[in-house]
Amino acid sequence: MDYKGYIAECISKALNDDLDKVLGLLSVPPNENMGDVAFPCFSYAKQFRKAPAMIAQEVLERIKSDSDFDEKIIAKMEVAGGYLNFFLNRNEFISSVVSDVVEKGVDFARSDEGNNKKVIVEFSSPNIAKPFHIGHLFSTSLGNSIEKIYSYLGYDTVKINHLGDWGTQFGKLISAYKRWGVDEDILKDPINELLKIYVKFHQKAEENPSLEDEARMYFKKLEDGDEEIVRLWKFFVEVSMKEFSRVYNMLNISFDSYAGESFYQDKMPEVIEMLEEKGLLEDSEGARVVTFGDMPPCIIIKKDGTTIYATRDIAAAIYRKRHYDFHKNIYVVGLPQTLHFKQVFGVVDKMGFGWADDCVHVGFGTVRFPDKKLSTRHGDVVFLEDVLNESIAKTREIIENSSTTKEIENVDEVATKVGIGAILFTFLRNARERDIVFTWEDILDFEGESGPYVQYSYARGKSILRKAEEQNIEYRGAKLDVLDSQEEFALVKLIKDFPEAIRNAANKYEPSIVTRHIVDVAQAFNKFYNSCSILKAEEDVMKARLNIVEASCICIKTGLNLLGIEEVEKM
RNA sequence: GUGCCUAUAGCUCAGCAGGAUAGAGCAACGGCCUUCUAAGCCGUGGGUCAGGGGUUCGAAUCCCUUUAGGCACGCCA
Repeated sequence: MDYKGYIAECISKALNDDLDKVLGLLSVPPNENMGDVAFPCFSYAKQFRKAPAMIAQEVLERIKSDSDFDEKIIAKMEVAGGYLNFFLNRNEFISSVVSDVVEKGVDFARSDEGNNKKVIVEFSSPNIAKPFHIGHLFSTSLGNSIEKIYSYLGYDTVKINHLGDWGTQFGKLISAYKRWGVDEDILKDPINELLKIYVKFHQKAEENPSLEDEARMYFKKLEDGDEEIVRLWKFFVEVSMKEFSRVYNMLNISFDSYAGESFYQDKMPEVIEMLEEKGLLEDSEGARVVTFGDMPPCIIIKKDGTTIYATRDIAAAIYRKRHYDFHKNIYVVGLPQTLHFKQVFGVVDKMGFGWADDCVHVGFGTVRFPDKKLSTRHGDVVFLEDVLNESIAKTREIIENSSTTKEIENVDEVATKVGIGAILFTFLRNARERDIVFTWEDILDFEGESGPYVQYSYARGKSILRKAEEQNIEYRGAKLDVLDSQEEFALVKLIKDFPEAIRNAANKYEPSIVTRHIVDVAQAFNKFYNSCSILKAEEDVMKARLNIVEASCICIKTGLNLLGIEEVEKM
């Protein structure tokens, strides 16, 4: 049942005004005892030359006298100031929402509005031969969640890990390797050892800038396919991927494609040719660029003849359009690259590809330390794997010290799911464009608006449902219209609103909207849990409440899963 | 210098296609475990929504401006 829609219909009939316009005006009163849905009449004052309150009163009367008016849906209407407030019939509302959710399960908010249209999500994209650090979790968690949200809404999604496996940095790495690399050490601890020589390169290059030229020379060799250099490059890629997949396994994240930058190596000449043909390339200080009227030029070929990341991104976009024929091509990449993507999409647009408008850069903030910025080049890194392990360890400790935790058969599994969920949750809680200041204290805070809080609410609910099952209580299909308390109503309203939150999150590429919503649901659930006894209630009420518990669990689980977080049955 | 972003409680943040008394969490203080998991719940205190103009019946929300931060602005990605 679409309650808002029904109310809008009543009003639009009474006012003889456009349904969508009325729907857009509907809001929620600031206070529960003022009603559930509010219709502000101010905007009609001029048109009708009447005071808003008077208009509200007239609308109220017309709706009431309409023969179609259904008192089973709207229990009461009230004029308050210039608002017409609607009170829903709680029994009816709770009953219909809860039975629907329980019947459909985790698919209750699913939709097919995506119509199987192809949506590409490029995310994570770590750099080969560099550590997978805490900063990478932003793109990784966001992209993973965005993909799940779109998939849930019926889109056909493709997850692409655009590996940073090409570029001048490899020239630097190879130069460093040739100078200081020791195979034995590298094989023992690849990423750390490669990082060490990479850092050393930057230190030495500060004193001796000619090292940069050497690095460029090696990258040129790599692009030209020099056998020895390519072999080295392959070695770096191989050892890095092994490390990365360990982290992806912990996070339970997978990809449909690992086509990174190197994949587009042989696809660039054609792009350059196309650009040349369309007369878009200009000479500028020895380089070949595409210029714009309203932003800085985009370099396509550097003066040493090699390509640059913009060239690869353009080639990648064209390849993806051909290969996937996407409806939408999403890049989950940090905010500092905003201009870069504007330029890349701008070039694609200039090439005459209308689908440039279907490419979207989803930016996000920076993970910072309280004092400084995270910088791989200086070697101050917090490894993601360390953070995850620390969080798991802390979770285990809490489980062991808890007086209320039930006996858990699979402590490791629970600690892993809760510990990792806590970290993911932290990254998906706030608007993505905000920076995250990393402190161990904050990231391991498991109280309040946190992943464990939400998982805990779920586990509490499931605990009750288990008990009901053990006692052979058959609550499914029970009469539900016996409930109308404030706590129950508030909780069910939030569950009812969940699908809209998901749609909202998709439109804004903002998983935090889902995160916030399930925190609200969990809060409402805990209030309900604390104020209404369930298994000890009178039979009708008990059975009805068990249905609310199940609906709450379904909603919370669905939300967590859309964030890439797993629920636990006990904790 | 040019462009983009941000500024809301002591701290971290919601709210921002304008709407009624600006909300959470953390921290502080005071309560609640003989009853379904206290990783919980209830309560108290805490605000010049950065400053100033404007639009509007109505502004944290829209426009202008000042200030303070951040980021980006060609051969890294």
